[in-house]
Amino acid sequence: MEPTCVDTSLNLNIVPSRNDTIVDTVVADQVLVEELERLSNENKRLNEKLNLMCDNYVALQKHLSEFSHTNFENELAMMTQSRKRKAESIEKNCMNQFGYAIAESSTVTTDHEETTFKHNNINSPKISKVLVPTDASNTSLYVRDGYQWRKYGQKVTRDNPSPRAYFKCSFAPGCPVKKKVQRSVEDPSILVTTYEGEHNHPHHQAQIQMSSTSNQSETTSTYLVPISSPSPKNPSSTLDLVTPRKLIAIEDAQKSSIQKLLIHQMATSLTRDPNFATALATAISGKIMDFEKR
DNA sequence: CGCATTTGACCGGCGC
DNA sequence: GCGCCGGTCAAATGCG
Repeated sequence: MEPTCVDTSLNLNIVPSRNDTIVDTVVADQVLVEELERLSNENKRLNEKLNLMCDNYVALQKHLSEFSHTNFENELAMMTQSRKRKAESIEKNCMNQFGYAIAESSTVTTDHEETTFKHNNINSPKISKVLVPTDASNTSLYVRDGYQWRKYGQKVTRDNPSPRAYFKCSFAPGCPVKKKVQRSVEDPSILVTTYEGEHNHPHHQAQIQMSSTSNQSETTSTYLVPISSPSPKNPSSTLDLVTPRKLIAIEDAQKSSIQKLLIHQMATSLTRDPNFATALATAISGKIMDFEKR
C-alpha cells in the first residue's frame, strides 16, 4: 500500500472581530458550518482509508498465512528427509497394520514416531505430538498444558543440539502419561512436545493452555493453542499427528499470534501518528457536535 | 523438611 | 560382540 498522508489539522484559529459583534457571530457560525462540512468530508475520507487499510490487512494476512503454511510443510519435509530411508523400512513393517494412513504420513514421520511405529501394536500407548510456538531466546522447556508434570530426565540427542526433557504426569497417582519436550532443529522458536499414553484422570481445563515460560512457577501463558488434548475419547492415534486437522490447529495458533502482533503494530503506529490522533479527536468532537445539534 | 529439578550413571535396543 | 544412542533411574541439589 502506498503511503498516504491526510492533512487532518484543524484550522480553528478563529480571530474574532472587535467591531461588529453581530456580524462576527454570523461569520463565526458560517466558519463553524464550513468547518463541520470539511470535517465531515474528512471523516468520510478517513473511513475510506481505514477500509482500504483493512482490506490490505486481510490480503496481507492471507499471504502471510499461505507463506507460514508453506514454510511449515518445508520444515517437516526437511526434518525427515535425512531419515526417510529408515522411515520407509519401518513403514513396510507397519503397513499391514496401518495401511493407507501410514503410507500417507511416511514423508512427515519424525524420529519419535518411528520409534512409535517400531513398538506399535494394539496395546501400545497413544502418541501425539504438538508444536508449540514460543520465543526462540527462551531456553525453557516447560510447556503448560493443564496437566501437572514432573521432570525426570534430560538428554542431548544426536540429531538436535538442544536438550530433550522428559516428563511424567504427576497430576494423578499412577498416571502412565509421559511427554518429551525439545526444540525444533529447524526452528528453535518451536517446542516439539510429544505425549505418550493416555491420562487415567480427567483434564481440569476445558482448553489446553500451552505456554513457554522462563521458570517452572509460571503464571502467564504466552500462546493459546486451540487444540484438544490427547484423551481416551479422542480417537487420534500416532497418525493423527500429521492429519490436516493438526496442521490447521498449528496454523491457527500461528495465525492467532501473527494477528495479535499485526493488530498491536497497527494500533501502535496509529496512536503514534499525530495526524491520526488529531483526526480521531476531530471525529469524536464532530460526533459530539452532531449529537448536540439533535 | 518436603518436594521438584538437575545431572551423571546405568540399561536395553539396535546397527554394524 | 561391541559401540552408539535414547530412555530411565536415583542421588545430589535447590527452593519455598
